[in-house]
Amino acid sequence: MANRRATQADVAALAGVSPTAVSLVLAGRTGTRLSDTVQSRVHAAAAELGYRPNLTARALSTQRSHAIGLVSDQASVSPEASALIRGALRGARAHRMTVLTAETEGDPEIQREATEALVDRGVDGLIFVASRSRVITLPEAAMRTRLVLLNARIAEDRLAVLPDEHNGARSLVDLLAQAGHRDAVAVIGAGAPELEPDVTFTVKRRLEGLWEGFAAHGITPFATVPEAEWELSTGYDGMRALLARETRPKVVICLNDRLAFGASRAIHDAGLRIPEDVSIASFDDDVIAEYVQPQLTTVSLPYVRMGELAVELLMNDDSAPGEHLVDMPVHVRRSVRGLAPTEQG
Amino acid sequence: MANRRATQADVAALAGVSPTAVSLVLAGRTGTRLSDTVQSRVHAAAAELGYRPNLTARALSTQRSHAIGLVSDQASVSPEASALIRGALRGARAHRMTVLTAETEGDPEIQREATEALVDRGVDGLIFVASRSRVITLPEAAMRTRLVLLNARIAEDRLAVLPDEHNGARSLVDLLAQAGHRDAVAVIGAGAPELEPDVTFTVKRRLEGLWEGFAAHGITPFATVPEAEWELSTGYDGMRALLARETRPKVVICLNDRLAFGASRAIHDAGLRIPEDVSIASFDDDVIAEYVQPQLTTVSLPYVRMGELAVELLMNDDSAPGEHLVDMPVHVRRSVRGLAPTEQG
DNA sequence: GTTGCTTGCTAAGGCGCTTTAGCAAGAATT
DNA sequence: AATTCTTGCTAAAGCGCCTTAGCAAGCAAC
Repeated sequence: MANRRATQADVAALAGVSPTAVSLVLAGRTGTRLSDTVQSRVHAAAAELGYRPNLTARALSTQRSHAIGLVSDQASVSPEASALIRGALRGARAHRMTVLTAETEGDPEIQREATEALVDRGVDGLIFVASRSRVITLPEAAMRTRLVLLNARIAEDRLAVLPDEHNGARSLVDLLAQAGHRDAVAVIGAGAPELEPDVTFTVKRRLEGLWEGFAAHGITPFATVPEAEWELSTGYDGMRALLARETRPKVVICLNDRLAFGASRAIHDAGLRIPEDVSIASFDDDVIAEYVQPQLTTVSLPYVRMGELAVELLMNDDSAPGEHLVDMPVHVRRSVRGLAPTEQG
Repeated sequence: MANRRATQADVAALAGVSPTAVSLVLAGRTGTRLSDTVQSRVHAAAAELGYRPNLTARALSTQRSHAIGLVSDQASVSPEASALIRGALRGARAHRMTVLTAETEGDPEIQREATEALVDRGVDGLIFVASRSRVITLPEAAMRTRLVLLNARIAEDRLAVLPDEHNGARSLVDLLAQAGHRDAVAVIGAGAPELEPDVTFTVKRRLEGLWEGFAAHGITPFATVPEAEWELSTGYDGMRALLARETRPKVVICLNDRLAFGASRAIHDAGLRIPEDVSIASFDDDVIAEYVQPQLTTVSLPYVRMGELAVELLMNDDSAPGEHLVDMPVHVRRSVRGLAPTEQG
């Protein structure tokens, strides 16, 4: 029952033509002068045998695998980054590419092995994805290959897909200003960009966008509470510290959703209401943004789109080199007073 | 600079031996009577040229790709299921296998195409992963191939990896009983197994394990609140309903963490404390189990291990067919009175 | 001194596909 | 009637590897 897959030779034999003819016809080549008779005989035979091409053989022959390698650090651990992968898979499907996946779990040695294995398999290109936007280093084998960095940068000037943090942050401030929030604005997570030298380049851009917006709208950020770890507890503590001040903040921008989640709880515990007493907005559009009441207004990280774009850049031979930034749309939900939600809250 | 990769022929030329010799030596074949001289010349030449085998050619020649195809429904969407994939990737690495990934987004047509593409690439086996344990259907192309179902079953009796829901549930009840909780026990999410005909087979087993435990310990589940959708709000409402009863439940078993999350909030809102007033335990060990205060005692779904096992079964020619169940360990955290947490809470 | 075994290595075919060059027969040209 | 063009198709080589069969030389045996 488990009889051999039919090959082109089998089709040729059944159709009574040469293997060459089969190849030509099934490839849909134009300009070959094969008669209609032959064409239809080939198609019929192929259908009868359930012929499917052997992609390995084709790859060997054409030197193109129609496959791309995806090397992630620990992307499938974090929900955010699995969105990157989902986007890449979607993009790959659109380009009829197969994706070979490897996960390094952060180990450079594993990364090297995985990269080499993928290159040895003849992938047409590589995508390196980082779960947090980082400057990463790549194994040497990667550098000889067409590659795209997804949510990451390397020292060299290679194709990279990154979120447009600057404009995302800026447009959040614009929205807040437009809703009338121009004073008593606080930031939890970091201070002005010039005060934060040690921050990753993406966070830096996020801060620059915010402070550019503040400047443009004459906003003096009321109080900032820099915290190292962006976790629930720091958000909670940060918010409590803010609430203990003389003037209570009316808008709090948290640098990520976890901070906002903690801050929300602190606001709630203080007997205050969101957004009536305090408005809150944040970054990332993490799933937990929907677990808070009311749901968070947050600047979303467009991971899926980024993943798709990575594949597009990889496939397009004349992609402009360097960074490609993807819009970070503001998801307006109910946590900001004066803004009409764009989705059901 | 981007000069051709060295082939065995190049190595042979440099070493002054035949390509056959190179193949034999580099394959580490024993029993070939090649002299030490030849062996070392080959190794030296290979090293000098940085020779790496072309895996596509090898696959074509040996009819083994050393690759497995992973078809997920929407696994990389859900954090739980991305753990399945992580496990599979880990297992694949251990077996020096490459993983070709495809995502169907639930569309049977995409599933068929993806499966065929993977088979056309000559994968040595297929893993189908479902984000919720389900009975799934597979495209015909899959059935001719060696395959493992990960977190899923099909009608036919094929290799399948599933969580051991029955024993997981049973051991939770055992633990609760051991901690002295034998009355005022409530369940949120579903009723006794015989009352729930429409539930998926995994949930069925979970219920059977629970009720078996109840019977063994003489526990009469105090009240059950069946709800269709296992969401926060239903957990919240369910708990409120329970709290409105005459006798207040002392232990609540939620059938998943989201329910527990909602229930926790209801308990908190009612001015009660966990675990002093009400103990709570649930299933899944979702990330949100750590977002609740106190952190949830929950029966964990061993996704990573399941993923690893799937690869092991696939690679092992004489795996016993049928279902392979993986233990569901109870993660004891602080939400149950009388149980010492096994991890920091 | 033919036969036979061992040792050390290579020739060559095959995996299934693509692609280039080219063959044979008829049609068009001179 | 010989030459050149088309037309319609196929032979054959090549992608890079693995593997089987077998060759040549040296040695042992009869």
